[in-house]
Amino acid sequence: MSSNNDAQGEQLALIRESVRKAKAKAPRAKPRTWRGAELAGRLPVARVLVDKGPVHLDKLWDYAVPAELDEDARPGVRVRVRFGAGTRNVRDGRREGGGLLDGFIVDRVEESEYRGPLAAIAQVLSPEPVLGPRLLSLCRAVADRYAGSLADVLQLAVPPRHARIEAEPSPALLPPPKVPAAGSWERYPTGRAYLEALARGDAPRAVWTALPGPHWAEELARAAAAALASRRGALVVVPDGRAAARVDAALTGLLGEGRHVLLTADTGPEERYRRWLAVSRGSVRAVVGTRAAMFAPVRDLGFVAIWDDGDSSHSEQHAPQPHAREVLLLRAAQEKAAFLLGAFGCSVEAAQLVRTGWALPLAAERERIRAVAPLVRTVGDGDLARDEAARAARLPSLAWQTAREGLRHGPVLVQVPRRGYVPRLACERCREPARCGHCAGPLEARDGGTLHCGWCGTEARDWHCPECGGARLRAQVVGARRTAEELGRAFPAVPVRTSGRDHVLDTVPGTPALVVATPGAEPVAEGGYAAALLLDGWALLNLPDLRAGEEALRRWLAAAALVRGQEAGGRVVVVAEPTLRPVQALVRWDPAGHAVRELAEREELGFPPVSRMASVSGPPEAVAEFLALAELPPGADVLGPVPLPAAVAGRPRRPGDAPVGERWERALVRVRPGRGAALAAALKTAQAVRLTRREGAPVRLRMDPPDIG
DNA sequence: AGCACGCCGACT
DNA sequence: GTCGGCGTGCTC
Repeated sequence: MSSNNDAQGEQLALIRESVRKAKAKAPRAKPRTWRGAELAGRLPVARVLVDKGPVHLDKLWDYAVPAELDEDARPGVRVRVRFGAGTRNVRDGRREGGGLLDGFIVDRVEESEYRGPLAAIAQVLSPEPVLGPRLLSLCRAVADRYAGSLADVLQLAVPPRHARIEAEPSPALLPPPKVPAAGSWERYPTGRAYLEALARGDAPRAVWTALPGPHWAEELARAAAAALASRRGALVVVPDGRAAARVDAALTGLLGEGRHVLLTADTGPEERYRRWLAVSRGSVRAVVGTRAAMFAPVRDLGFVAIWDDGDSSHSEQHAPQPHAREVLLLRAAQEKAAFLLGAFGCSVEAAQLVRTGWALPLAAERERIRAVAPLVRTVGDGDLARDEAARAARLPSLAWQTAREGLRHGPVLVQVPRRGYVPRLACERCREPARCGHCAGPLEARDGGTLHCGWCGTEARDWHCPECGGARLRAQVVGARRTAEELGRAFPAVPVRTSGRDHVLDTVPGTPALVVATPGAEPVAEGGYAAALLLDGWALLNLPDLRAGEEALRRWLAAAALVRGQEAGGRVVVVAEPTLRPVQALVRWDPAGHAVRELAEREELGFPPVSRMASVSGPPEAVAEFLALAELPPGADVLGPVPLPAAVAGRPRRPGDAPVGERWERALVRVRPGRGAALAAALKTAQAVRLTRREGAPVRLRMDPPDIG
């Protein structure tokens, strides 16, 4: 009988086990290392996180601490340990073979749970405790949140070592600064109260819709300074080096030198490590930097802030691709710190933080917004059709007039689309994006001319627009770059400056000039631009992305925020349909309202961030096997898999793309709100099982995939 | 990942 | 008897 067989099998297993135990000698409470080398008297067991190497299942390994390493082998230090099934000489427990791997001591304990002889720590690489308990638990939370391995996250969080820098002493900690004045925070009804709460040592959480203009950097600096004044630390994460330099300058103006550091990519590795160590050692308590700074081990963290969370550079490029906003949210929760998310726009995630009550909105009153924001006017299709001049010159009359008038008073910004975007299919008549009838994913044209859903792959035959009944689709591309050049020729007396991907200008003088820039590369003009022309409306709105509207609005607001207020004559012209929601939000300067409506719609359609999504990509068999194996949380929705676009010429390579020449598929898994953690855990488990069993090719996992059409 | 172990068939 | 295939499991 099968039960009999089972019993026999168990018995055999027991016998095998007891034989093995006999061979390995009886379990011992205290570790005994090879040749009875002397062990540390107290806490002779080190719990080690092995950093690189094979599929460690995110577990800790116990090692013996030799007496001579007792002093240095403190929690948090980097060590080298022998790891791997080497040749074991059972008689005296000596081990040979097995590779030396890097790791971190996480803890020192009296006894090991491990029933067997412990190997000894081979070397303490440095006595510097670089992985403290706070940083470790943050990294663990990030790994869990993103279905990634702890080792991957540690690689993002702990910079590589430079022995020479460690030998230098860090500067002495300066006394906390005085509580800063509220300054331009007074422009917000609750601004002063927010600052006072920080200075008092409270942990206020806010989503801040910043007024247009240059004050935001100063305001971030004041908030950080208020946290420092409460004897706590502060961390400010911004999207790029230019923004970081502005906050850095504001902090220096407020606090002088020595109370904060700037951590950005363009600091060399050694200087960067010097600054990181100063933070880790607690001699500097404030950090401003780009996304890698999100892990900076600030002591007694009292305040975290992120500027412009909608900017895609807040997404880490390396596995498991955590987003700075999410990491700072975890930090604020774990370390009970204040939280400030600021932007000219408002991401849907930010709106959700307000909706759930986790953060309070911090915004100016309507009247003040109207005063400091430029006057925004639109040019839609109807206007263009009626506009003879526009058809001839491919630029609407209103834009000409606005540029001409603006150039009499100062510089004029022209925002043009960047090359390399793929427009999304939309109804030709009403421009409603074409969506799948089954799962509401975006429709895409395949080579054969058929229409398919980009999420679930269902073919859409006989498509009709649900809004207006139209049956024709369009994916138009406008040549606005050329238009900008033409504009330059039309004003020969005026200098033309360009700022784009490879050549980004930081500032331009306040004298008349045409400044042509791609989104995100707009220079700041001294005294503000007199006017701005936003020529990329259609192109931005038709990016094949769920966030196209939000993203278009974000970029328009970022450009328009550099323009003088309407009371000072500031004017903006946007070439886009005035009936579209993001366009209306720009005209009314109401980003928060836009985000709230967008959030409601996402909720209705079951889109992220209201639902949570993950993508699973890899060779078709691997994706199928993975999905069959994974024990997804109840109610999980699997969309697809669909073929992934191979890396092709003409489109910039994206991180999610299949390797060249390989045919990959991608499935999306969607769960209800609140099930994100369970989804991540299920995916991580399935991945671990497949990797240890070596079942087929591994799949690539991505939580919150950014490019879901 | 390596590297052992172990349980099978084919050989000097 | 002994050598060696690779399937399974462990690495402190």
